Amino acid sequence: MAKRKEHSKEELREMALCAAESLLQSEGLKAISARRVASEIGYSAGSLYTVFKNIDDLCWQLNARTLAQLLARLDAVVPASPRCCLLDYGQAYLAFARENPERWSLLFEHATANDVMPPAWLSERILQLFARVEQCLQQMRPNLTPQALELSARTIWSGVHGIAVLALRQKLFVSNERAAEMMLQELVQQYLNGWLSEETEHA
Amino acid sequence: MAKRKEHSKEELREMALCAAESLLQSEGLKAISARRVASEIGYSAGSLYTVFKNIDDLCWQLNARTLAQLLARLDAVVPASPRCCLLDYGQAYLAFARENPERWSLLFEHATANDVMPPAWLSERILQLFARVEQCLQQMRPNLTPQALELSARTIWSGVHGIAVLALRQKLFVSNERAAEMMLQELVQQYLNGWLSEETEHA
DNA sequence: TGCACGAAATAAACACCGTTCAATAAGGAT
DNA sequence: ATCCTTATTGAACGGTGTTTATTTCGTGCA
Repeated sequence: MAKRKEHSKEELREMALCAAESLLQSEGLKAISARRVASEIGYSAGSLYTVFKNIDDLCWQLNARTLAQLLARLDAVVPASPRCCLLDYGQAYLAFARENPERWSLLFEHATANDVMPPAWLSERILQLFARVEQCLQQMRPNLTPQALELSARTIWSGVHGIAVLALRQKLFVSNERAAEMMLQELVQQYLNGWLSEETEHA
Repeated sequence: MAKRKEHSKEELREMALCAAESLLQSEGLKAISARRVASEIGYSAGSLYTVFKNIDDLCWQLNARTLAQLLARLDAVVPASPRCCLLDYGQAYLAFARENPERWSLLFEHATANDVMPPAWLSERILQLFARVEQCLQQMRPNLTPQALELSARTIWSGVHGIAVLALRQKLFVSNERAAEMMLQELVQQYLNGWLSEETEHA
């Protein structure tokens, strides 16, 4: 066998990632296996190892794309008042999670156990996201210390993330279909109200 | 072979769960395999299938124990003011997650994909937890509708959960070692401040 | 043109995995 | 002592990730 294909390594990588992404969306994480992904693009399993360190590596590269899309979605939020902006970020985050449940789950639940890719680029992009949130918050309370802004941004974003997690896993057990969206609204509004009144108190 | 052991089915189940729990804590999820767990208790893999429907079932039974411990921990919170109570619930939740990272992860990230155990008992216990939170909130705003309390309880608890998730996965990227605890404090206090001021506004 | 070189791809192997099931051995009953 | 029941097993099946010797091809050189 072994007919030499006309694909460069970069093309191969691209094809494999697309195939894996499609398998992930249609059949879930367990459908991503070396043999399956390879056969989907007309290669044998071994070939993947010329392009990926291992299957975990493939998953992380897939996650990189997912995260890029997610961030692009947040970028599409039109800048309005800081409060609206935060709300829209949250809604965009939740919407993305709902529309891409498998990819979103893989991105946030894929075993951080070992050694592979995550640290470098993932950290950087998450920090980008936090930076956006901090920017909104700073517009609302320009006199706050960077440390305090840092903390508040992460707090509010953790809340958003938590809502997305539980909504996706259907662990909210609440009647309303769009409960998560309402909770998001509730969380951001109440938190910000408390957070803003804190300033007027001290003044 | 097949020397008949002196263990009842219930004992076997107990031994297997203990072995699996210990493997999970010491070597992570991937160490839980039928052959491994069985060998740990001096049985062969097939025997486990007289007691568990499959490995997923074993994991869910393991999760049932983890959740029971977690709830017991929350029960140990001494009843103080509603506000303190909520804070302490959050801190207990976070502490448990930190102390039992593998078991906590399995509990909340184990594939909800298929058909097995989760719905019945898991739902019930999560509702118990939400009920506690609702109780605290109701003490603070006795005139609120049940629907509103339901929503607020889930909102605040999602926030707590989100903080625990990101802290455990080290996705907060913040200098302070005890940032998560500070964020928890921040979240609950600011949310409650906003939530309470809402009432006085309307009054 | 023919040929050798090097790279690309594979098939096969290894050691695992979950799950099923026929075969077996041990204890109790007769 | 024989039978019967039942707990237990080993082996099998098809799957997994990963490595590597082998094969096959495209290309450059004589």
